[in-house]
Amino acid sequence: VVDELPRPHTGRRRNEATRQAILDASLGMLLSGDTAITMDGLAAAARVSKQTIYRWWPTKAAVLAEALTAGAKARVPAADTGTVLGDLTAFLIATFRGANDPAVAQALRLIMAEAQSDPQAAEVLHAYTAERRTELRTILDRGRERGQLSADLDLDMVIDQAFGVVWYRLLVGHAPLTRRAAVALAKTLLR
Amino acid sequence: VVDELPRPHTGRRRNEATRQAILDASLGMLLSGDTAITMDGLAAAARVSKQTIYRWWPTKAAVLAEALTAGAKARVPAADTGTVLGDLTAFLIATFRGANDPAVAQALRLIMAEAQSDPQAAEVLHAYTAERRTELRTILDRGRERGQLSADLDLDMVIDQAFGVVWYRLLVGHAPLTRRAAVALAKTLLR
Amino acid sequence: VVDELPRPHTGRRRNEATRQAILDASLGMLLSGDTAITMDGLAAAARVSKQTIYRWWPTKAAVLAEALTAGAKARVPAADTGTVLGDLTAFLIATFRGANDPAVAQALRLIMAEAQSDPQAAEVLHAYTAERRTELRTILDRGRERGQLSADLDLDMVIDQAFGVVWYRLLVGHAPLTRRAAVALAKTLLR
Amino acid sequence: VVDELPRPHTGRRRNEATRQAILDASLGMLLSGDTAITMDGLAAAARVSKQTIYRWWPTKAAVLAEALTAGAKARVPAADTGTVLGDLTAFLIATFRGANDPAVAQALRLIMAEAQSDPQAAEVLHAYTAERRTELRTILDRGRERGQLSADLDLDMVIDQAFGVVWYRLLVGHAPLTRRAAVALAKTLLR
DNA sequence: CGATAAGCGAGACGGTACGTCTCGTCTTTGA
DNA sequence: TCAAAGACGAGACGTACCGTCTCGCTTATCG
Repeated sequence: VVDELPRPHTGRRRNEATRQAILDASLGMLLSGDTAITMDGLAAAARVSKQTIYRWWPTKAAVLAEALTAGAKARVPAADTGTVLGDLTAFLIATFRGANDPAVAQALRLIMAEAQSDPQAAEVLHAYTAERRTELRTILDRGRERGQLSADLDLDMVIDQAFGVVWYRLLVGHAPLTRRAAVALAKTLLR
Repeated sequence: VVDELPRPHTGRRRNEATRQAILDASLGMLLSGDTAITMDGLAAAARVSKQTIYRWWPTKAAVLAEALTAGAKARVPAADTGTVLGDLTAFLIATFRGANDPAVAQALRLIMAEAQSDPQAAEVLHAYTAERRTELRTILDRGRERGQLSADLDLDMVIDQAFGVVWYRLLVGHAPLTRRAAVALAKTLLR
Repeated sequence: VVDELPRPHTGRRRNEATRQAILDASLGMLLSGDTAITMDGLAAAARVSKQTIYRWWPTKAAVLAEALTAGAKARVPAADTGTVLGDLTAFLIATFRGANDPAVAQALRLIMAEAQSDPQAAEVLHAYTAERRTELRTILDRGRERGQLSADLDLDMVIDQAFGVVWYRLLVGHAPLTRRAAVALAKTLLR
Repeated sequence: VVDELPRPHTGRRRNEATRQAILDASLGMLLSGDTAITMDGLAAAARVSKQTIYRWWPTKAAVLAEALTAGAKARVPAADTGTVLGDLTAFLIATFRGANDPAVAQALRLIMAEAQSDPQAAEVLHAYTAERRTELRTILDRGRERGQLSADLDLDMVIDQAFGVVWYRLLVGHAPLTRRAAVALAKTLLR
């Protein structure tokens, strides 16, 4: 009996330009601050049929999430100033500045909102936050190695406090994410 | 000169029983864990016309928020244990426990999500968070009066850190809101 | 001690001014050509409460109908020119002219439309048309007495034809209700 | 030179079965004598979404009108009896019988009522009446060619009288549309 | 080279919820 | 007792998106 290997592929290939057009349009709408992003609107903006979107992504949130994370890469590079406080301060300043960009803020808010009801968006949010946590963790670990942090400090809690403040202010909007605030937060965290 | 006082009120008064029925039904649906709460469903459950809901609340989120906060009153009583650390720990334990209730968690997440796109939901969220902040502020102020807090401590930043952690964990879900975590957070904050 | 005369009436009397205000407002809205006349709007326009309207009329159509017929009285006086043809022609000219007034036309159309679904409006329409038919009948009867009409002429059918043309043109709007048309119709009817 | 003809059509075609289902359901509800035909009810009865109805018809009346006229085709075939009086009598008898069917009567009344406030319904009514008028006109023209009608007879006025009587009786309901009445009307018209 | 297998744009479709509108009734207070 | 003000239940309205489903065309790969 001969192995019935399925053909590796037949038919037309996926159009990469179309894929990009969809992601670009998504990011554009995300950044434009439109609160109501609809699939019809997205399809129209990308000059693509809805079916083409649904062929490759299962959910609206999935598209938006991919668009967001693809565009958000390496926005906050990890510096090395020699001291934890310096590194943390730099990290927070950069983070605050990023979150201060209206477009980014809008996008982050939207993805957070979607994640509350859409599991796939939640997954993307998870991946994003995990990556950011790892970055901050690296800074703190380096400080600990250098003996610049007291041994009993709960680093995970510090990380939660740092990002907690960012998200809390971003989502509630009761206080701005200024440079001064970043400096103060860093100081408070390592007090 | 005669004061032309307008009549204080005419016409049928708002039916308090109806108001309660709506809030009760809201809370019930919230607690039942239904992700999809519809206005038609809510109206039916409360045996009320949709218009009556919309007469008094601008948004679905507003109803749910009021239902939630009305039900959440006195869930976190401000204790007075004699020390700031004690008070703060008690406050955070109570807060974490509240947010751990699946129903409350669900509701808070929903309102936060809505607030990102609905200004009126945002207002409700604002009111809610402001009230919670004030409560925590009271505890910290008392500690400062007693000389239990260093003078240079930025109390607003401490508050942001506290609630930041709660919301961050609630929304992202990367870590649980355990009693142990509440104790650790309190300790870290007042270090 | 004062004479205890039995009260001739208890309670506040019906306010005739209010009644008039309602009818006036109704007529006003009717004539203004507003297609959408609402009870709330009518009450507001008459500076009256809705309940007051419903206290005296059972239906929206009933109010409008009364407003209309009250205002339409004696629009077409029956002339006596000596010949049936003369009388009929005068009657039709007057009728056509009345129906040509945009306000009256609008009101008649509205009441006819309402009467198709509202029994009370239908009743009013009946009363109105019956009265108009009687008027025309009087003219024709007079002609017959004078021997100006052939004996076999079906007067009811003639009346139906006369008003039929008026309503048909009014409602469908395919042809105008000109003076010339009135003359032609009279001539055709008595041919 | 290359003609850049646009594609004649793209996308899924209109589902004829759906169209029929809607018209059938409309006619069904019309014939059932329900006074209150709702779009929700119609959509449910046709097992169709409301949006699909609104995609193709602008108004409830438009749907009902099309349902009616589609079903009313060839209800009154133009006969040729040899004489105008014969043809006209046959035509009127058929017309009266049609308008006597409670379902048809109901539908006609509804459309006439709608047409008074809805321009699109008015358009439908226009088309319907124009077509009927043309049919009757054909009969009369044939009679004139045959020399069976006096030269000075205003045919348009005769047509208005004929349909005027039908509509007037249909809408006001003061007299029935009997066969006897049809015969009498024909005789009166051609006297 | 023709058959077969996708990819794709256009757009119709069933479904669900939305928030608004109007109706006719009910309730409260002041005159 | 009447009237103004206005809350209320009921239920239809027309709209907005969702995610799916044709339809006809356009590439690609394979036999």
